[in-house]
Amino acid sequence: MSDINNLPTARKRDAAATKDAILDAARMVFMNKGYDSAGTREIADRAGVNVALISRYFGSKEGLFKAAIPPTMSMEPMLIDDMAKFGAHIAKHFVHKDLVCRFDPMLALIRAAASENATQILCTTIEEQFITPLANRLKGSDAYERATLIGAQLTGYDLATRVIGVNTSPSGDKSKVEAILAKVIQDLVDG
Amino acid sequence: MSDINNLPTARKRDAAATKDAILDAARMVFMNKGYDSAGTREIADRAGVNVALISRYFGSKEGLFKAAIPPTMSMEPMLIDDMAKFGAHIAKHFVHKDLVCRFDPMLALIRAAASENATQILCTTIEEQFITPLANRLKGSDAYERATLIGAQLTGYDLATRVIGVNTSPSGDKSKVEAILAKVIQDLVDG
DNA sequence: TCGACAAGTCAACAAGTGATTACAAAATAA
DNA sequence: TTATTTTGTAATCACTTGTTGACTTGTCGA
Repeated sequence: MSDINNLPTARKRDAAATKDAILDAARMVFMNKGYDSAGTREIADRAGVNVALISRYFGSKEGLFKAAIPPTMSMEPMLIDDMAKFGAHIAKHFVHKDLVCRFDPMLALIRAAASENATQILCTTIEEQFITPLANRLKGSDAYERATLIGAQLTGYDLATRVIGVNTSPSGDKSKVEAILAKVIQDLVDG
Repeated sequence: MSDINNLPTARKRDAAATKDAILDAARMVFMNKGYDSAGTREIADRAGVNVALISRYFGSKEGLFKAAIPPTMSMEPMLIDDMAKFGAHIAKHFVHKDLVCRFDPMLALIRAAASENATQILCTTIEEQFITPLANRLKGSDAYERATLIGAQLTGYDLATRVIGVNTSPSGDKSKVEAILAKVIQDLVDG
C-alpha cells in the first residue's frame, strides 16, 4: 500500500485495478531500463504492490512483458490524414516529445533491444503495428522499404537524443533539427 | 585453454596476448548481449581463459568495458574523401554489412542502450568520435544537426534490421533500400 | 454476524551475479 | 638448476534475481 511517499494512491481490493497498476508500472520500468535490467521488485514497488502478485497475475516476468508492451506499440496515432504534412507532423512530434512519465513505445523498443527475450516478442509486433500500416499509406514504389527507413530514422533519433544523450542542437534552437528531420521524412514519404 | 571445441586457439603464456583475447571476446559479447546481459564468465569462456583473469587484468567488468569498447567506436573509417559520394558509400556499407563475427560499434551501441552504466561511458565517445568528425566534413549550415540525423538514420537502420529483425526488403532485392538510404543520407550531406 | 473466498503479504527459496582471494601448476627466463 | 611470471582451480563473499507456498487480511453475500 502507499506509504508516506508518492505515486500509487490507496486502492480498494480490486484485482483488475491492481493488474492495471502493475501493467502501468511495468511499462514505465521496461521503458526506462529495458527488459533485463527491469526488476520485478521495482515494478511491484512502483505499483504499490507486493512482488508475488506479478507471478500470481501474469505467471512470470515474461508474461508481464507480453501483457504490458505489445498492445501499446501501435503507431496509428501518429498517422494523419494529410500525408503531405506527415514529415512536419512527425518531426514536431519527435523533436518536442515530452520526456517525462508518458509511456513511449519507441523508447521501450530501444531499451528492450539488449534482450533476446524481449526482441523476439517485439519483432512481429513492430512490423505489424509500425511498418506495415505506414507502408500502406505511402504511394509510389518501394513503399515498404521507405516505411522501414522512416521508422529507422525516428528510432535512431530517439536513440541518439533520449538514450545516448546527444545534444542535437547545441545552439538551443530545436527548430533547425525539426526542419531538417521534417524534410528527410517527407522526402521518404513522397518517394 | 582450448578444448576439443571451437574458437580460441592455444596461446602461449603471454599476458598481453591474453589481455587481447579477453578484449576481443568482450567486444563480441558486449555487442551481442549488451552490457548488463553480458556475463564475465561467458566472456572468459569465449576467450578461453579463467574468469579470475578479468579481475586481475581489468579490475572489474566496467573496467573491461571501458578498455574494450571506446577505442573501437571510431567512425573515421567510414569517412571518405569525396563527400559527394558519401551517401552511396555509407548506404552500401550498411546495407551489405557482414552480419557475422566482426565487431560493430553501432550494434554495440544499440545493445548497450539498456544499461545506464554503458550509456554514460559511451555518451561522450559517440559525440567525439561519431558526430563531430562527420559534422566537420559537412559544408553549409546546421552541419551538427545534419550529422546527428545521419547518425540517427544509420543507427535506426541497424536497430531495425539487425536487432529487431525487420526485413527491409521483402522482395529480396537489397538494392532498393540501398538506393533510398543513399539518397536520404546524401541529401543530409548536401544540406 | 459470520464464514468463505478472493486479494494481498511475507519469508524463503534456488540459482545466478560480479568481485576477489589463496594456492597450485605450468611455462618461461635467469 | 632456480626464480619469476602467467595462468588455472576453486572457493568465498555479499548480493540480486524470479518464483513459490503458506500465511493473513479485507470484502461481500447469506
